[in-house]
Amino acid sequence: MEKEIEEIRNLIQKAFVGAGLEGRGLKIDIKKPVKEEFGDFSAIISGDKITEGGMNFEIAITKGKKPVEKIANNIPISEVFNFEFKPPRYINFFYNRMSGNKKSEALLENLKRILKEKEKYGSSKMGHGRTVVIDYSSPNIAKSFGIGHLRSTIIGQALYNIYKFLGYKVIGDNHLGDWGTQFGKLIYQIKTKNLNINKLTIDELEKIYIEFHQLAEDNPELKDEARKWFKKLEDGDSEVKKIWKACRDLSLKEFDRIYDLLGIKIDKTFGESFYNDKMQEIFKEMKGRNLTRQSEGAWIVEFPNDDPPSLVLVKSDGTTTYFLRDLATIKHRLEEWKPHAIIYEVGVDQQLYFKQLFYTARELWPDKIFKDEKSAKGIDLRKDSRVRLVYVGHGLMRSREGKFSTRKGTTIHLEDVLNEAIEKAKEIINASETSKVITEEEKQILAKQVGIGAVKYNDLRQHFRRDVIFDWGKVINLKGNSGPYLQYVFTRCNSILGKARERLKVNEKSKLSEVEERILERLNSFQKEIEQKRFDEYPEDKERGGNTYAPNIICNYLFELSQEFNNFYDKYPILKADTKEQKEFRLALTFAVGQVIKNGLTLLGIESPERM
RNA sequence: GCUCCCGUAGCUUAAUGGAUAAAGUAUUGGUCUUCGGAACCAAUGAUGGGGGUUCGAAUCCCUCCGGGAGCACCA
Repeated sequence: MEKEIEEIRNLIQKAFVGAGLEGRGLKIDIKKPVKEEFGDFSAIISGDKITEGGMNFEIAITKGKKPVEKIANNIPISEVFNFEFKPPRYINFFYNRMSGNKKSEALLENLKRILKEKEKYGSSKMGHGRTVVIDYSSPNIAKSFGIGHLRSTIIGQALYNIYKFLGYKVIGDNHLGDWGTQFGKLIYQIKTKNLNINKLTIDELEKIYIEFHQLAEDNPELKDEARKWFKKLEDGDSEVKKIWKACRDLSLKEFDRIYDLLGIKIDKTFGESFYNDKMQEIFKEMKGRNLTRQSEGAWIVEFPNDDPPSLVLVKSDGTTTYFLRDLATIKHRLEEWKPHAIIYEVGVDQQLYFKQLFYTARELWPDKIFKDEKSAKGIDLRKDSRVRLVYVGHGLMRSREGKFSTRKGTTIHLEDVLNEAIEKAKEIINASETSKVITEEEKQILAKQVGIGAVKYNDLRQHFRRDVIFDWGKVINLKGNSGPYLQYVFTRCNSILGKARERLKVNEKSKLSEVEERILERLNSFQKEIEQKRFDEYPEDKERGGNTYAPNIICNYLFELSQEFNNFYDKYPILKADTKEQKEFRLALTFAVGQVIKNGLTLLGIESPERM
């Protein structure tokens, strides 16, 4: 593909010379056209405004002088391509008859590659082993795992899988919210209610947490009480610490159950509390560099022109904030892993905060952290040792009424959603033929794979930046553009291959039908789809390079591939193909489609059941 | 009040500044003595309003309207 584009570029460059247009700063843009009738490759010629002497390219076009035609007329004869001038500025390239075979040869070559590389097909070395830390999931403890944390968890996990596939060394860090004034609130409640910490449940913790906020509405002084208890915790009061630890242990047990349901395992779970003894050092550094000053008793950080607005670093009672803890976290990650980038997969509601955090970190360690994307122009980031801080703010999961809030008790428990999805999957399985040949246990596993897959896919297929309005009917969608649709195609491929006796073989002389060719082409672009704009080899020169951290590209790709295969499946017999060659080829194609779907689903963190 | 994000078909979404805006769902009609019907084919239907930049705008800029989020001792 790259070769062909280079070839076409060369042809056009030569034509520039022939047409006397060389050195005019004309731009050649070569891409796959939107429609087949426009050829295999398509070049758009556009020109800068050059007024001195001779012809201004753009004006010439509008005046109907057809400079592109002149260029087209000067394109040298090529062994590989025919071309066609398409007014006013397109030149479309077609593989000529001889190289038409060349094209299918290349596609068949790639098919062989899939057969050979299998689960490695599509992976690359683009990361060169550089380290990327991904901060994701990060729920707050002492609350149930809410629907609001679903997005961070599965988008984060998908990014984790993708970067690993691309040859990066990836470290996932679950930055638990397990420290802070919120514990003061809980401890206050536990103390005044005299609850037995050994018999607490998550539901109870959540209940008293909500209750605290209700009480505090009428009695604001309760917040001071909470802060006092948190201060005791930070000062190392052993009894308070015991309560805190009980809450934390209880939460982790609860979370493990959810992560198990989701099939997710995050490398590290340091959590905020881990940095408790590392904060004074950062505070000192901040003071030493004059980045913080005292205001109304608290230590704050201010920003130029008050944009973003200032932020509290250390509270007036001497306790720390998440701000200081996050700075400590950055330092720890830098020292521990020397990463190329730290990616924060967190909701957009924290956008302003991350602006403040990143700005401060850059001021504090200017030689260790990359300043910003704009200053990165022209720098080869692969050779730059400074770390890049990246904030991937995803849109919020909310109800029609607004944001879900634990404090107000309006959240939906993720576990309920997952169980509901599994139930629904089970209903469909029970109604199917498959249910007659599998055990009850297999049914349960399958229902889990399908139900959870549906929930994950439903979230991942949407662009991360958009808000998602929670709807019971939609999160557990099992039809159309859905997780189960893709899983279904995989099982179908699997089933056909199971019935075939032939060995997989790619026959060079196979004559390809249109659908087959389309499928082969799509299979061929799998790696490109994954790599496409996928990271930061070079900084974006546009302000919003929105697709860089978007797994939905992969969802689209897999869905389109599946549709094409279903279409093919419906039209052409595979096991009962006319000739042996045809059968062999179609079986190989079936295998390849199944394999690529499986590879893609794996990247998304979705399982591919053998049958369903 | 200030700042940021989002507005595409009834609903949910897609589209590196490039050709006739692409799907799912819903609705309507069709496909099965055939490898798995959680399927396939077809019809209907859309860029919030107004300016601007550009040869060319869903995409970039301005403005208005609508929705969401954030703005000092929560995280």
